[in-house]
Amino acid sequence: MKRRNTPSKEAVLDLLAHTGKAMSRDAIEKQLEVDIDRATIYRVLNRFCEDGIVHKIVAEDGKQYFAVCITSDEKKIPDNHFHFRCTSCETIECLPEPVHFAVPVGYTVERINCVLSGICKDCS
Amino acid sequence: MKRRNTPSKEAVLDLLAHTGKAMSRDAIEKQLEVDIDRATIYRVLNRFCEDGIVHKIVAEDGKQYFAVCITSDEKKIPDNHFHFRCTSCETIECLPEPVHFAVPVGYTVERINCVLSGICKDCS
DNA sequence: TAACTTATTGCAACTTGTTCGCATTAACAA
DNA sequence: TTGTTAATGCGAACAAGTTGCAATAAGTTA
Ligand SMILES: [Mn+2]
Ligand SMILES: [Mn+2]
Ligand SMILES: [Zn+2]
Ligand SMILES: [Zn+2]
Repeated sequence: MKRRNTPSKEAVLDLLAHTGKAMSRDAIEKQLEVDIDRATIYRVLNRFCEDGIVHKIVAEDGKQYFAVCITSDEKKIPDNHFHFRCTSCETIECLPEPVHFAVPVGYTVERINCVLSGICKDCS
Repeated sequence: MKRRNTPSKEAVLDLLAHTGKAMSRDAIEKQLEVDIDRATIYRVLNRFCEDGIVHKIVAEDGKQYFAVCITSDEKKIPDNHFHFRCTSCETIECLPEPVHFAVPVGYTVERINCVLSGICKDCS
């Protein structure tokens, strides 16, 4: 199951990397100049997730948002980080704020999904 | 718009209070001995949320879960708390763990939705 | 108690987000 | 250039949640 390079993959990843924010399939499809099928976009994104290139966030609107994983030392987003969803401009961004938590004994945490929502600085 | 007491409301609230966990409409409908319509359950739950009796959590499965708000001093669940979703028994519970966070200047947080997922102590 | 107002319910239709099946296309290795 | 099969497009399917509307019933008033 070796991955192949395609225009669709490149276009989606370029867009995600360029905006630097988490985007929904909807937003991605709208912002892309090329026409890519709904199902294809989801498949591309899910493959990116499997490969650890992007990560998925589920917001309180129940929708999935995808953002590239930043590993470079410059921007430095911790592994477990909060996300901020602006209810005004409908964007989601990864915050540099790490999530600290403790769980009762016997519990094992495998994944986290933390979203703060409100108004971002551009909208306030 | 004064609220009225109905068997449906009572049944749903009883169930939620009794289990003490966050439940989806699906789970609520299954566990109820009485038959209540899907739409009615959602309307009942959303009214409870408006009234501050229960709160809603959206998990990474994109589904809504509802749990009674615990205000009593005994159990004492903080306002902003983490939730734990066991991917094995498919339950969600409110953790007594408060969520601490900081956002960049200019950002205003209005709501939070934090879900940790993994294996609970009963399933491990 | 009986009459009345209107919150609540059930049902069906609808919306939206996501996935799936399948035939077709195109990466890329041989 | 050929062959293998990952990736795509399209439509259908699926799931969660909402909405419109007529029928029901809670609770108020007389
Ligand atoms: Mn992120
Ligand atoms: Mn809770
Ligand atoms: Zn904003
Ligand atoms: Zn469990």
